[in-house]
Amino acid sequence: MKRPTIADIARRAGVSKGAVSYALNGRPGVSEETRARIQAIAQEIGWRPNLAARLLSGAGAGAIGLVVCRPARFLGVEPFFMELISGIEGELAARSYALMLQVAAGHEDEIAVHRRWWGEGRVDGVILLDLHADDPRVPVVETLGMPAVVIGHPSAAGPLPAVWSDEAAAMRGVIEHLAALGHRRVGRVAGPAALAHTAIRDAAFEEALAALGLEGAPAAHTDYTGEAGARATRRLLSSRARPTAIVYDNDIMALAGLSVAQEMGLEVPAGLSVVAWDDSPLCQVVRPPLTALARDIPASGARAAQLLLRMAAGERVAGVEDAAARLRPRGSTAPAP
Amino acid sequence: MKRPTIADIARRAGVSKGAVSYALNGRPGVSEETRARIQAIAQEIGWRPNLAARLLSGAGAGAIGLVVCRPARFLGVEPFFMELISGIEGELAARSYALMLQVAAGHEDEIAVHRRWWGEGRVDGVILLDLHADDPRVPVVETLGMPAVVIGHPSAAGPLPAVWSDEAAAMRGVIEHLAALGHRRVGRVAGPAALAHTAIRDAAFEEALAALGLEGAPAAHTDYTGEAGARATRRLLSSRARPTAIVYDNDIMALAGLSVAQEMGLEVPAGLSVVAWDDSPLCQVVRPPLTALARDIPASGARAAQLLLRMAAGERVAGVEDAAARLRPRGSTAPAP
DNA sequence: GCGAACCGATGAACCGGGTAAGCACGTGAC
DNA sequence: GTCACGTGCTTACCCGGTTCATCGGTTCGC
Repeated sequence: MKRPTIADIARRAGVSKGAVSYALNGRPGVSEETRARIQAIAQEIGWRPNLAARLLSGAGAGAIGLVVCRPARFLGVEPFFMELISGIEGELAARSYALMLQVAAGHEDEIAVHRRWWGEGRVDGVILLDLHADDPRVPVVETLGMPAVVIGHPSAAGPLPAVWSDEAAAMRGVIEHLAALGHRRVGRVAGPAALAHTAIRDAAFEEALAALGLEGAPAAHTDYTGEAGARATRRLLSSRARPTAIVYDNDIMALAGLSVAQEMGLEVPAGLSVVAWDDSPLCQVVRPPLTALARDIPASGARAAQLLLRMAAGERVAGVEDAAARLRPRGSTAPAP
Repeated sequence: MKRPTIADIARRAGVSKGAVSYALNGRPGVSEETRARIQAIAQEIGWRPNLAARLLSGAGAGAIGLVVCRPARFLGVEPFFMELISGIEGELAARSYALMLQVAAGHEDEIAVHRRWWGEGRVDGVILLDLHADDPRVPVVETLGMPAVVIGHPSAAGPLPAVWSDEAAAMRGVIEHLAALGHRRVGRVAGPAALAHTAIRDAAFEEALAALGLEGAPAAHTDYTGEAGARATRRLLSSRARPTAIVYDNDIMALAGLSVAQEMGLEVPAGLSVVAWDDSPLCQVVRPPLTALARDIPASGARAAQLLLRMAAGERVAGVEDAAARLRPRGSTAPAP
């Protein structure tokens, strides 16, 4: 019932604790014969190194942390997180690392979690998401000396390595796609204005419109929920300068927009084209299927985990640029009416 | 830079390590005056108890584990997990407990994770999801002596406490709702047949149909993906005895079914009524909004976490029955054509 | 006035591994 | 024969917090 320890193994093998430790860690100091015998016993009684003991004598925590800082209600609908997590896991599982997850209500809470995790030695490092401009988390992890990797544009990451993709290029691609279809007036329903990547997309949106001589209302900022997306869409579609295409910052809002348009008697794509950011299975399930920007979110997660583990091992790492999101044209975009 | 320890505090306060330990844990053995002084110093130098050390001297791991055992690709679209996690977190955060999350590919992998977590002392217990009939995980955690709580019907949980809701009653409610609308032939697109709760819903479905004298094809089993849901729907709708209503085991499949019906020229709800299990924000965003079974998933998660923590504390706990899912009639169900 | 009880605090052992230092023994070189 | 050097293993201490036995000193009861 009680978990076996190296002392148990030592007793059964008739050697000392030290010898067992050497044997099980593949270090020199024991004969191959003894090593094999010790390993066999460890195997037999189902021994696992006690993490706490190992940690206490200087090893890492064997875990990395991820704090998700969005209101709980919206988490479920956002496939992003689970995809990211599964990507991170893929990298961790291979090394028997674990993932600590915490949902926080705000930045202060999140910072408190980081302090606690690091102070308690619970994690070897963290992955930071959804950075703001001048994000307070960056200086905090910096002063804590805690390894951290940012998922998002390096401009907000300060000295921390970032895993990012060129969202401006992706946005340009979307606008070019719409312009090629003859759209002259494009709307945008964005995420929270405070997020760094929202600002980047906003700027890229304006620039791309200007470069191609298109018109567009300034981005409507939302909290990523379908409800907010619906509201913003309603406002856009009932404005005097009604757009013929709308770009959404996530798929749930795009879907809500789709419904609102149909409700208002606008056929999609005949009367309105819709583009979603992040291509989840959702996009292919609805009618018409949503034109979407596909990026490999699990891959980003995996890459971030990889960087973080190397960083935690003391290596000095640089950020990585992932492939930009690719536009997947589907039935929700068509020539302008 | 180095993390302060109680020895540092002891030195600065001019007392022994033991006194510091008593003072900081609110245990008797020091005067209030000394306690205050020690606490002030701890506060000042930013001391946090090192988890490993605490763990090593007998305390719990301060974390519970959750292994999610569905293919990574499908995780994202299933709002269930994130809602569950946020509910669990709510309970844990208050007690400064942490959640260890791992995505596993199959039961063997999941069992390996449990063995490792328990062997390493990483978790104080686990929450088990998606039980099968004769689930191999139950005897494993049983022999490990690891506290565990099952989310799902007690019939599959063996001796483990379960957090569950009466899915049979919920299913009856759905069928009664449809029967009242005049539907005589009802289809069902279910989750994987191996899952215990799928079997329970299947049985309840058949029984309710029989009780009300309705017809129905046997449940079509899927992997919960939109794609599979679409396929199953197509088959149901092109069968000779086409149903006038279909009950889906999750919302993404219901949504896929909606699209398929429209594709085949069937208006929802005029030509086909659709009911989704689990009422995510998705259901309210689509047109027509989906009639759905709403259950409080975060609450279940919170309850499970609560039970598990009490169990880990050595208490003997019994399972809890949550409120049954409530049917939220919306635009996707209407009188039979 | 003496023992009992109690308070506040100490020192040391302990948890389960890691690891530096040391030791016995065998081997080879000179 | 002895000195140097490996090899294979043991001993002992470290990590940081918890806990128990103990102890000096004060207070209380009789």
